[in-house]
Amino acid sequence: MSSISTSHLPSPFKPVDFSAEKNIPTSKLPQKTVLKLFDSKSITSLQYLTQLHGLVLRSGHFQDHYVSGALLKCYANPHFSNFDFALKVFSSIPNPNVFIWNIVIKGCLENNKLFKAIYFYGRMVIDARPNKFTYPTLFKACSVAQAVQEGRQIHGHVVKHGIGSDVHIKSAGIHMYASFGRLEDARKMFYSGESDVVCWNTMIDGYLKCGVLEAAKGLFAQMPVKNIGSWNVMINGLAKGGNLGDARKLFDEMSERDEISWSSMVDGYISAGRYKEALEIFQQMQREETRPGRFILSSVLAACSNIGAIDQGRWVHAYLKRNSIKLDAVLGTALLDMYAKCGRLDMGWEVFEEMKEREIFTWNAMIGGLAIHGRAEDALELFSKLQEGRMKPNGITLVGVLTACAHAGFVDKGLRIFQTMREFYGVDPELEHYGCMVDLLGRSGLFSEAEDLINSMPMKPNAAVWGALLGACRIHGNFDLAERVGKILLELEPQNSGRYVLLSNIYAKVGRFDDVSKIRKLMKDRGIKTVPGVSIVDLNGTVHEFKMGDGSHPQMKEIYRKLKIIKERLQMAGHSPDTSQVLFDIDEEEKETAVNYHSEKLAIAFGLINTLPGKRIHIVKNLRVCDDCHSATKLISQIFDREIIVRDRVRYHHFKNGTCSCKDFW
DNA sequence: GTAGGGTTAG
Repeated sequence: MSSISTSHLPSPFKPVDFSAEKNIPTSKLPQKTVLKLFDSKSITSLQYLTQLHGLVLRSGHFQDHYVSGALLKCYANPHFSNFDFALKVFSSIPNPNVFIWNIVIKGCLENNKLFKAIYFYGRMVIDARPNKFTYPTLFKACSVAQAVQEGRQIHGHVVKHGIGSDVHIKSAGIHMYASFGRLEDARKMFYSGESDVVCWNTMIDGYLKCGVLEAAKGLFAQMPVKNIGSWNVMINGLAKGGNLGDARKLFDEMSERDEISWSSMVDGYISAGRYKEALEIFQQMQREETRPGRFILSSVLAACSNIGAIDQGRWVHAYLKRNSIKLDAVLGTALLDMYAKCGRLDMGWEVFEEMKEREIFTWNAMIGGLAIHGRAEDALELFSKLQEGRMKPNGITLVGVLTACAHAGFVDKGLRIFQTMREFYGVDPELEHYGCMVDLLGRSGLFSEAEDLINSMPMKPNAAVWGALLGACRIHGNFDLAERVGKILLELEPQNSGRYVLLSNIYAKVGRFDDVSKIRKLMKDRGIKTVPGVSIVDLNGTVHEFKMGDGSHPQMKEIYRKLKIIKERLQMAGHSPDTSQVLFDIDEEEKETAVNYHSEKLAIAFGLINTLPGKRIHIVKNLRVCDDCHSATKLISQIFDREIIVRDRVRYHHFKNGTCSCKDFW
């Protein structure tokens, strides 16, 4: 056995004698054989790598830069999150050559140690000569770190070394300057010497990211050679910049599309809030038999979450299983979030339990899911479980936990967490956390405490914070405060129709109809249009959208017939329409008609017609539930013996046997 | 005899 010490290796270290089977003493293994061990992709566990390390030391080939380089590269793999150890290995390599330096600099970049990459470059130039492989990595590091000074200096070195014409270095440089917003420097680089198609793509991408549309379009038109990436850069940049029409036009013109082309369109629609179109284009993708991969699938799941398209989401889940696509942290989180946001907390939980890789955002999605379903105890329990592990909660975790407390009325618990979050979790309370607390205190009727908190905030309270207080005023009928807060809100957000509606509803509730008309006039003068209520039902993968007064659905006649029956049954059960939340001062009968045809009721009627008895009906709304719809839906769940799950803009309502999971507290 | 750039990402 070799006598080389292994005491610096991470424990548990149990050397394995790789030569045993072949009866070759480790110390006699040829260098090629040792190198081959690094060839395979089978180095997936740190333990195995550690064993290989031992073998390398015992074989005496550690001095060989090919071997130590291969070893270093493995340790530097961010997958092992063991980069500090990689650096130790690096420091034990005598006289590192340019390959070793390049590996360590690249390792820094991949492990997000950006300034370390620049630092090592500084050390490197003292005793090894950088080559053309060194610079793209460095430019990338400067770009991510937004290290403008360093980037320019390194660019200077490139020019001095006379390798500025290398297209790989050039494209990375263009990308870096564009990411600094220094389009002039990027352009200079682009126009010096030859550019290949990737340099063109990078320059176009830079223009798009900096919002210089015309220049991007001009270059694209001028390109001597285009590849699929050129089209994708344009489509993605246009779609991200909100120019979906232009993006779509190019997309339709493309002769060949890859997953990135489809994904760019899907993401473009999602970021514009056009979820239905996102799903439609995804369906078109399947018709054209392009196989979706994990990137686009997670986007599709996000779209499903937003509009509650549970059948589509389930389809994705089945697809993942069918194609044995592994649930990594990102995809798994998207899936569990979809289930939670589509009302199937049970399925979301199942996914969460199944997941092998969980990141903090995975826990956040699960805690947040429990919170919006009103399952505060479970959310808090999961929060304690999270802390038992090594995972550290972040600001978003605390938002989930405080939301859970707010929806369940856990005042003391919420206050305690809020007051100790800096000390215990190292998270400074931000606007969102104050918003949660105002919500929590307000919902529990603690108005002066809520106001004190707002006055004590270290930052300026935003509309969300005041909005939480106004919402609480509605619940508790605190009209004096409502009026005051409402006025602040109308000033803060003069374009947000929801604020006008809420204030007007509060006036209507106390019968101050002259104030209701004042608000109405104010809206008219300011040109504010109310956001129409939209309810969505996903039926076997097709998304059905309902709006009041929109007769475009092919089954509208049937739906109206069903609504009539529902209305009669509701009356028999003693329900009288609550019209206090109708914004306009029309007469009572018209108001009644208005609430009877709220989008939510249309969606319920549609669901009752098209699903088998006993099947749950899932509805997603863009606004909050109105009082009348809430009490009507409770009764409908009893009369028709159906579970109805409604997601409103903020939380969930599970209607079952005449009651709602929110306990009429929303 | 090792290696490198641009476009998708919750």
